[in-house]
Amino acid sequence: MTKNIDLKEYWENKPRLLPSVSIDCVTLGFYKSQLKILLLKYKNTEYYALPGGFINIDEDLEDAAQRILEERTGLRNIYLEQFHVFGNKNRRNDETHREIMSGCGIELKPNNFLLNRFISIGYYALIDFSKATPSPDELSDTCQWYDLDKIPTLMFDHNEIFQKALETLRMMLDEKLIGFNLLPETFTINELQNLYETILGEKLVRSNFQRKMLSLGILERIEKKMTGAANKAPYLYKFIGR
Amino acid sequence: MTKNIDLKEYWENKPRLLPSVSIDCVTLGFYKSQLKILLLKYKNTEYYALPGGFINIDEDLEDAAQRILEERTGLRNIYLEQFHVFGNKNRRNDETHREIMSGCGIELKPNNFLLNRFISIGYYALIDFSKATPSPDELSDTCQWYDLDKIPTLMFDHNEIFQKALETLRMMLDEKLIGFNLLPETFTINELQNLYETILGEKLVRSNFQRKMLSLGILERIEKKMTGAANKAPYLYKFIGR
DNA sequence: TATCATTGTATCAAATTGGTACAATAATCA
DNA sequence: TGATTATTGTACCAATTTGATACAATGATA
Repeated sequence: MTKNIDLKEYWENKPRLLPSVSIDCVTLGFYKSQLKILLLKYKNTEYYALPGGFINIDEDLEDAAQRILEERTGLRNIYLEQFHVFGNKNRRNDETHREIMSGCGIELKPNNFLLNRFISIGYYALIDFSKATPSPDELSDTCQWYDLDKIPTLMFDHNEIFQKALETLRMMLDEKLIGFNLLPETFTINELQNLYETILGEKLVRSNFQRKMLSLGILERIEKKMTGAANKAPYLYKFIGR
Repeated sequence: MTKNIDLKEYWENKPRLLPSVSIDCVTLGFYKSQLKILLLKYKNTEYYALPGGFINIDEDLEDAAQRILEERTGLRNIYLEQFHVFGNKNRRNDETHREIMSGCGIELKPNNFLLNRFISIGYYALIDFSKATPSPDELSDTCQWYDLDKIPTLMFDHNEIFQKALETLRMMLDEKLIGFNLLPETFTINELQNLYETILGEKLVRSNFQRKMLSLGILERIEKKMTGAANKAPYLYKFIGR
């Protein structure tokens, strides 16, 4: 599907998809003490969007979300969680769809699949930034990481979807041990604390955080990490599932 | 829509609905220190089900859920919360649909709307038992309250949907002050404690529960409730939103 | 008027959390 | 080589929250 003619045909005769339902993914990574989100930019437009897609008619919902994210990140078996369904009747906009497709040289016929009403199931994905290789889809120029405080205006209700994902993530963070999905296999307690502070948006007291995390019995101490800095070297830890 | 011929026509020429998407409601009430769930039983079958329905093509998702529950309970402005989407490809079963419709004297044609794949959005509803008037839909004989520990085998994945609702409710109970939706306007602390104990499935220490609830500053003390029992009368309280 | 069960509140110990302190240590630099 | 520096791991104590028991007050009953 590299030639435009193929793309055109693909979008005009979409394979068998589940009607009315789409998936949008709030895909988060953590790099240099910053939370990052993966966003697409559509070709020849100023529209930014969450990575998303549709469900094949013979595909489980969860599998569809995994597939969509694998296509954008190259990763399998991603930590994914549903968080909300967005179903306002006017959440999408035909004109925007036409512009996006037009940016790819495709004119949508009035009865096109895309011009129907869709609800969107929101998933948040927590991934190891260092392992992902973002790649755009057929309709987009770029698939890039953005700092959470520099998210552009997104199309449709995607900013709202992001906000809801972040709220849910904050709530879940002290409900389940999900933060580790955003870190590499080994990390220092300080890195873990940075992650928590970034997600929760507040400073935590270092000694208390350390005490809390170690008392959970979910961290395995590996070896010291010589940072090269003029101070005591921190230990590296590994998350043990339990 | 009282005559069978109307019903038949209705189901064969459904009004414009959003394809592929249904709503199922885990509707909870609280009566005599017991949590109750509202279930339907389809005519001339042994199939029990959660109350549910479809989304009109020009209807917001949230409105659809409210409408569906209003039809089953007579209540408006119900406390409703999405909790999960159930989207396994084989979660439904054509044969069961045929049996249910057949129980109402309707033979489904092969291309009937109902025989497509559906995902279902789960909502839980917390309602004031004393205010609801359960009424069955066109396909069901009964719409009744069942004790949570006496839930029959439900059709499709409805037992699983119920379980997930209960898990979510338990988690939410100490996240938000939602329990009050299950009580009448005024109640005693003891009634509130019974409710919490029932949802959480564990006993709580009376004095500590009382201290906790009163310290939240969300209860307004009204007057004493003379129970007629040979003991000190408890105060009635009212929930003040905040 | 004594009895009874339940309520509202007090009390105290145990556990958790918030915040500070300090010795240990890896690199740097005089 | 030894002092300097920033950060780490942990100890410590006060403040707060939670768990569990105790007890006086009270509304009905007999």
